[in-house]
Amino acid sequence: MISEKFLMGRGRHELSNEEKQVLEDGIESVRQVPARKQIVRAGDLIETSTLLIEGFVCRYMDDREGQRQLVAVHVPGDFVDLHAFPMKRLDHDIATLGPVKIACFEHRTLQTITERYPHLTKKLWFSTLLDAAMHREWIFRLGRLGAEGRIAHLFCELNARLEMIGMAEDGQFMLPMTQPDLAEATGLTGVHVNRVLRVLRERELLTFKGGQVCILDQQKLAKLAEFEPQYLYGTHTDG
Amino acid sequence: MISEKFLMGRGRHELSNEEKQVLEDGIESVRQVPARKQIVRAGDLIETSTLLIEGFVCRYMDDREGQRQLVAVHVPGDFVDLHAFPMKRLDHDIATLGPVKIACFEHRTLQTITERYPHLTKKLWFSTLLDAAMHREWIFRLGRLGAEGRIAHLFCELNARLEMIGMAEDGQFMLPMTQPDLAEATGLTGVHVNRVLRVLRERELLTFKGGQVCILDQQKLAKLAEFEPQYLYGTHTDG
DNA sequence: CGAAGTATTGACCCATTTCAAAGCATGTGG
DNA sequence: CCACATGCTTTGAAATGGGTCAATACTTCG
Repeated sequence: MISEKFLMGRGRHELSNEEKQVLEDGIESVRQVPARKQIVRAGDLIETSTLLIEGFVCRYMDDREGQRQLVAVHVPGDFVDLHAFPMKRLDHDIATLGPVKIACFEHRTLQTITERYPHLTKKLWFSTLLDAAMHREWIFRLGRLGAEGRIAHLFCELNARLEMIGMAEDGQFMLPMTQPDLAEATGLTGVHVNRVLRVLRERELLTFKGGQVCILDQQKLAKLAEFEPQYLYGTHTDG
Repeated sequence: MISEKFLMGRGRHELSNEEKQVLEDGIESVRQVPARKQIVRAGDLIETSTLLIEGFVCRYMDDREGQRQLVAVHVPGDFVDLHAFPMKRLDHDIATLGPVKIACFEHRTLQTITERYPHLTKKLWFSTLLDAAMHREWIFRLGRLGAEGRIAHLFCELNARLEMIGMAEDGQFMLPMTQPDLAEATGLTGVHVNRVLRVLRERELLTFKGGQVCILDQQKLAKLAEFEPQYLYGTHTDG
């Protein structure tokens, strides 16, 4: 069951069986998309939203010279562009990192859900707010941390999120990003990311090679990153 | 009518008269709060959410040494911590900048609204997504712009938002922030903010003195900031 | 084997920070 | 009405983190 993934591991807000079924019935199609492919363009009027089932996608904005700034990285179970449902257009682009599998939901289906299932609607809403909480953490990372802290913070976040869904264990996980990608996420240059990774490796905190991340000392890394993971566990309750 | 302010000027999503009335009836209390006072602390369990009626508030996170990073500035008509309704706790602090007037809504009232008025619920949801869109713009600002661009971008955003609600005209508006506050918003030091402001003044783009902002050349400032205001006008439609 | 993307390293440069001091308002109590 | 404290703004000089440019290796993969 595909809809099962939605919100899996996030807080303790798994869906009820009925809600899973409602969502499952709303799936309009399931698609595979290859790596490094844009799936939504900023400004497009869109009629469907995308639940990520397998793989990684990112959201980003371009500056005047075409340089990207990543604003989010999504992992399986994330409803990538659900916010496009109330907003209708996106202010940014979305692209796959590695190859992915996604489920598409038409907005009129979602509209029906909001009219009939306020409880499920609140969970959909909640999931968009988790994204906003991550945005805030990214603002903090860029505004207050130096290069080492930023890289460390990003890896801490991804590790925590992937652990929740069983895709990381013991600080180890696969991540289809290159060093330039990390630079786009952290507001650094590719060259400097390389140097920072070397330092982190030499300090035996972390290795990153060919998409394989090994966090060697989670405590020290979290300290360097000033990482506090509560924001990932929204404490939604159902009033 | 207090609820009238909510979403005023944002896109064209003003509320219907019925919706305004529903919201108006939901107001539990109206309070005045003096300048520079914390109104919500990170991690607190909260039962009410706050609509800003007059004045400015900011949201921020502290780093290990207690330095703040602002993650949002709110203007009248913003539902400051509506996201606390689905989330129950905040991951950050909220404080007033100048003195403010706020309206408080109990979460059980909002809960009733979500059960009876899906249409209004979607607008509430939408307003939290506008905040998320602003977060993304802040990520872009910090990740891709230099000091001048960041300051310019922040002023462009505030100018645009205040114009929508009739609090800015001709690039002029009051803003109860100090230079250190600007530093906390832009990830710079107070000293450097001062130097950047001097440069912007010398280039006749902008003056900022004692809380009074005068944007002298909106075009040039927007260009320097790589500012594109579409994100402020969510294009919500009602499916 | 060659091509293209990815990773690595060095040298130099510049934006921003840091540290330090002084100048200005504003408000309070004597 | 003055004295003093407090917080904001301004400026200078020195230190530094990260950027830029340029060259070289390492991997896949066709």
